[in-house]
Amino acid sequence: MELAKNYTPQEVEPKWYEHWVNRGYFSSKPDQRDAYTIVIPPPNVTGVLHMGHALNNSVQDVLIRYARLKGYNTCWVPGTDHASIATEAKVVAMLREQGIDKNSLSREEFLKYAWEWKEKYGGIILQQLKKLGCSLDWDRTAFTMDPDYYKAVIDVFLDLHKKGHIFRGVKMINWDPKAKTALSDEEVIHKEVNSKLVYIRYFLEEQGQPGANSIVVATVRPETILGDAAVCVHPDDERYKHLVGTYCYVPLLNRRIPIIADDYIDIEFGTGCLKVTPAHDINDYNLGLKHKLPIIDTLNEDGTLSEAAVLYVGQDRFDVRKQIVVDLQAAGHIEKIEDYTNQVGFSERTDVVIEPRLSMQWWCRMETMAKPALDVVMNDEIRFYPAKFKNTYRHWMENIKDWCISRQLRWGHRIPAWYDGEGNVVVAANETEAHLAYQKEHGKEAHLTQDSDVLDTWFSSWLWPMEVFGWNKNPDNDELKYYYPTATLVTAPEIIFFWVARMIMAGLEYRKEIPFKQVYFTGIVRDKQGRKMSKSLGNSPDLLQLIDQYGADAVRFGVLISSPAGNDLLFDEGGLDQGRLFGNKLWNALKLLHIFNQKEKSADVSDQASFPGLWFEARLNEVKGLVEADIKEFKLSEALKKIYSLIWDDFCSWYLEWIKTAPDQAIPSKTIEQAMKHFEELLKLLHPFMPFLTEELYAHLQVRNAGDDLASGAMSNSETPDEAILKQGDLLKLMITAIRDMKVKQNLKPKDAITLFLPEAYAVQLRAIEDVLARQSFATEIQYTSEPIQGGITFVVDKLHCYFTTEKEIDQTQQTEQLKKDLAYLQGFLLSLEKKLGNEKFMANAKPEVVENELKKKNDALEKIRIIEESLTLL
RNA sequence: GGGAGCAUAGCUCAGCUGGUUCAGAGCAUCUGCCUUACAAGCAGAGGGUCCGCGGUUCGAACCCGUGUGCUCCCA
Repeated sequence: MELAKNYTPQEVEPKWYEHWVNRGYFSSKPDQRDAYTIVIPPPNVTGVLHMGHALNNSVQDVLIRYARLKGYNTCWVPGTDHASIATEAKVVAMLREQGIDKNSLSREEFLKYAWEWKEKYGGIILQQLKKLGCSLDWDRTAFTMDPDYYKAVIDVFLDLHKKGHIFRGVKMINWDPKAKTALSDEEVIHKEVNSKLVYIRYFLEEQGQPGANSIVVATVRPETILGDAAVCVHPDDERYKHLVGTYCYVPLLNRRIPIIADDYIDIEFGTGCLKVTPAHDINDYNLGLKHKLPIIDTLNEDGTLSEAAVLYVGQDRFDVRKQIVVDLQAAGHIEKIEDYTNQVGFSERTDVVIEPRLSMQWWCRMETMAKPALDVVMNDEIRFYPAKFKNTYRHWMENIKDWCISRQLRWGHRIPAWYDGEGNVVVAANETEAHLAYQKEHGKEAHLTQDSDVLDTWFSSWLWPMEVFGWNKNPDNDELKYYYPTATLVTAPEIIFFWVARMIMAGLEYRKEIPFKQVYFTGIVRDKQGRKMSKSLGNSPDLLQLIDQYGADAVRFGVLISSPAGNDLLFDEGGLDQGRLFGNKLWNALKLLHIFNQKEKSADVSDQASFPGLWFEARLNEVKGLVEADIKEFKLSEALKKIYSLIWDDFCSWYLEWIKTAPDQAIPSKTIEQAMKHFEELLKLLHPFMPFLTEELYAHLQVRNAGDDLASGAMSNSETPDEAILKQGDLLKLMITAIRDMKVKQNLKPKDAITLFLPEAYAVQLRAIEDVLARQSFATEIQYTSEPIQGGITFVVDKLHCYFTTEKEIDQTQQTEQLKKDLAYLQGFLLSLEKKLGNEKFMANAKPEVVENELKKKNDALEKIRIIEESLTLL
């Protein structure tokens, strides 16, 4: 079989993915094996693959594929969430393009369009995950609005309502004027913005009308003065004490409002006077409640001013903010205007400025559910990686607020509540039951209309780990029992409250069981300048283009190699290049193995010839063990680095060179068999990280039976590596490098022939490696001696004093300087050791093994110094 | 304002229970090689006040305090 010069992922990858799926390697059925389950954090159905997904899903795929190789029955469940706000926005935009106004459609008509949109464009991201190589069980693809799932969400609402956790009430909410819906606190992003702090003069009342004197308040939202209900000062503020109980006038409107006192006021801020606008600020609202102030709601749902504002009715809040300053100025109400930076809330989905607004919404009480959910994390029943997120989690859980779960949208799970037109509400599974419940409660019939709002998307996705296994329909079903609790949840830290916390609550509430045993929080993907990758910045590269360019394996490599456990990841295309080159390196290693395999075979294997094989086997075992430990702790980049180095350095640079025989020379059949076997093991070890490439190479390595693929294969467990062999290998590497180094320093060519003199005392250990050593150092002869060699080039490896001689003349000065440098270092080192060992407190306090180690170091140093001094006398 | 975290080579980061396997890796840089798997490569090398200061200790990159700079979360 002729192999191409280079590896071409573009030709290889699609073929293998199809093959894996056709053979059903990724689909799971409960059986006798232990399960290893991951539910995907469902991406937004409108989503397209970005860097965050690439990282998150590469990590999950590594975990799943590794577990599969380890013999677990692995199940990775794919799916999407319905994303109320984002999807509705997409559908509204699509309708607008077709000239259709959302409000002209009935609910049913709108939903028909929405489903059409979802079927046509939704879930693109799932296809993209296939390109990335993700081994998801596609037969289980779930959607948060599937019929059964829908019913589960409604049933949970009914249940929590019955338990008294869900209630309806007027509270200050976060209003998104673009999406025209309430948002939960978690959906609001606070950003620092540059604003103007406007100092506005309110004239004080004198004889029943605005007088000459005034009081000044500072605000960044001057348009809200139209909703002012009072001016508030601190009771101890000497400047204003005398005004408390009097009145002033809202500028432009000339509405008479009281001046009140409350110790909530910060005397230092602004002028120490606060304008109180209960309808549009949470703190003002609380003040208003306390002081029984009227609520003047000056905003419409679209962010324009309402009738209640009297002025500027129908104009946008930001236009009014500018205009009112001009008008106030003209009327002589502006004292001054300052630049000011403050925190402003933005909608996570639409990125418009959030307005605090009083509104009747559905709420879910969290305290009772939060308590057990906090406990299972604090006592490590659920382990967080990195553990530092336990603090964040605890802080949120201990200060948890009621969850606003209603959204003024149509796309989603419609709230199962009915109204009679007189302000009465019944909660029921459907309209028939609503009528029955109403009849029972009120003793009469009434015309009932269902709440037109839907539930927060997270109110459905918090059931994900249970409901993807059909929990609601049959809580005792076999699949749920087998796969739940799931093994690992992989997600971004920003989702900790939205989702992680709530899934834990739902799991404990409904199954009395945690939903997953461990949570791994990946880092945030940033660009080269350290900026978070985001759609608005446009700094996220096009993943599919990168996959086309570099191959999915290289993309996975690039993302994983720079993703230390839980730390942020600075994305750089250089990493992808490294991955691509690594693929090519492996390809070439395969080519070399083929060349070896086509050589004439010899049957005999001498001790020397068998050393490389033994050594690499030991290295393989060593790294396998280390990789397993790393993966257990989610140190995936560490694991990958170790595999990379094992393949590139140990396998390619050392091992393959060590077993190489001259082109016209036969190769021992045992040697090549071993090498092929070792290569196969390497492919398995790397497979979770770079599945396509390894599968391709595995297929090329030898003829395989149908079904013998890495994606379904099993990896043998690592055995304890042979330490003695490893040490011998290290010594061999050090000697080869030392000789190469000396050749460079002596201006010799790498291939210049030498005669090597090795210490007779170590002859026994060196015999096994002398054959390789001779070939790698181009030594035509090796002699064992205990005598110093006059005129030779000397070098010390470990405690072995070695020489080589060559035809070429050697540079004595260089030799001398090198030796003197080494000597100086060792003497300094010795001095520090002697100082330490001479310190009585050290000898008294240090652990015996530490002292012993220091003594050993001292003896080694003395020995080396003796050798170097001896060499110097010969020069 | 409250909380969490980070600062180690030019860049990105490892560094576990304090002790020469402690000062490391990869990329970048420099030098020499087209050595028939790979120049997309091979061989070799240089490079650091472990952010500043103070403390604990026989001993600190590591523990404690403090200052500076940066990041994130919450209000």
